[in-house]
Amino acid sequence: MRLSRSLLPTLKETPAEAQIVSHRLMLRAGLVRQTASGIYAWLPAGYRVLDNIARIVRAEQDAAGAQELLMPTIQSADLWRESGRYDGYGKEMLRIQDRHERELLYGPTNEEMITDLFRQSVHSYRALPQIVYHIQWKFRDEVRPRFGVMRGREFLMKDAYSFDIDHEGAVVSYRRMMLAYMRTFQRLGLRAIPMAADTGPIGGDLSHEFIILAPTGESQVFYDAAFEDIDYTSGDFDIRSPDDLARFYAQMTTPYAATDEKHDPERWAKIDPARRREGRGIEVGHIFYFGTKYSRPLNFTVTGAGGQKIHPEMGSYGIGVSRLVAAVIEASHDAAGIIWPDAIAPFRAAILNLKPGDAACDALSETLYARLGNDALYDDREERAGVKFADADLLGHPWQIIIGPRGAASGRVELKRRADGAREEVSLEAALAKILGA
RNA sequence: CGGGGCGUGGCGCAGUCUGGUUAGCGCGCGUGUUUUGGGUACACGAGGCCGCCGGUUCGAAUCCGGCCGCCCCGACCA
Repeated sequence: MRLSRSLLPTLKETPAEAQIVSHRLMLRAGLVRQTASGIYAWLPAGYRVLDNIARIVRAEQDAAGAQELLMPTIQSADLWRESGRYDGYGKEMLRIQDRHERELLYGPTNEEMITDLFRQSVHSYRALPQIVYHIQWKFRDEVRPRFGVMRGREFLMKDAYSFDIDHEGAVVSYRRMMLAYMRTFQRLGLRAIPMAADTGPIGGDLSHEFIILAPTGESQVFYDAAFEDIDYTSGDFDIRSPDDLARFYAQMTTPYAATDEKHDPERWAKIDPARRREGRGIEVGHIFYFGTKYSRPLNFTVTGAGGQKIHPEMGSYGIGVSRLVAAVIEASHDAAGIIWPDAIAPFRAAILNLKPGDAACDALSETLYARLGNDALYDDREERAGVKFADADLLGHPWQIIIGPRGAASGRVELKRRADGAREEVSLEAALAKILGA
């Protein structure tokens, strides 16, 4: 994108409503704008990040064998009456009426709907197991939205649903999703810790939440360094192998990990002090196994091998995609602005033309822009160098290619790495190699 | 939902208590000069039914009533 023609409204001052650092930076960097309490528009740069995160989430879901589909945001109240949750869910659910006064709702989650879809079409044990997912906007009418997209009312969520013939199968699905989650978070550049959790309104008896570490996180977390020693993306665990998943699951659930509410100082004290890790965390995912909680009331059965009717065992698995944008910023920023991990940055590099109008600067900048294309944000504005530096730092591009009249005359540019501030003067080709190779 | 607060050019704010010139300031925006590697400086300029509706008054951003929106603390939550 050419910055001079972009909807990328950076702010020098922080809007009064923003309290936490991710909210402030998202507004200042022109990523989002609030349109109503807890509801945000995603501007081009913010939407790129959202989309990059969704792409990684999608890739890992696909790799785990989950099928992507897309369910509607508006649901009929009837289905929720069948499961008994229509009244149970409370004021958090946004209820609406159409012109015929039929009762509808903006979905906060999709267990009922996916179960309905399965009961319409899946009738034999031979069609199971299956896992399906979608990445879709949800609405929960929070009493008090706050912290920007961290706790908005409308949010983008990846939710997956597993259907198995029996408990053993459901456990394998559960572990499979857990591994997919650890891989996803690692690819996003985050350290995530799975922690045993309460099941809340989704229900069920087995649940983990995924906490990512960020200095400004909402809760205190304690965990064993064992979690840091594992490379989840390595070939160490075959996500298709139940045995590998069992081994993986043991590694996830044996070492100590707890949020402050569940912290057990006695157990904690027994851990080798060198292996104790403590920090702040933000919940970015939650997985549940809940058996037949929905298949029974919605009367979803398949025929088993012996001709008997079986209520499939289900689980559901959520990742807060829009929340992750804020969570990553909480985990990765400094006084000047955001520091995007390479994998999700809105632009891989910013091209800072310090002197538009200077023939050498323009030529170098245009060449770089042509080579990097959509991966680059070309700052071609007639602005002071300082303004461009400040905006580039704020936006947090992993790389900045700084083109000034001094170096440009001899075909050299300065390459700056946002994460550590390292700079070097290199040729255009060397800069490209470094950026594209990273 | 309980408690508190705020709504004044795009953003951040002053003015409101103690009604009364043309409603200010900083940033941003436009033009010009300047500057030319870390939010430069100067000049000129554009931009506001002071959240909305009603009331009191000779006169309302300012007082009164109602409504709407937003934020903060608490309880609740991906």
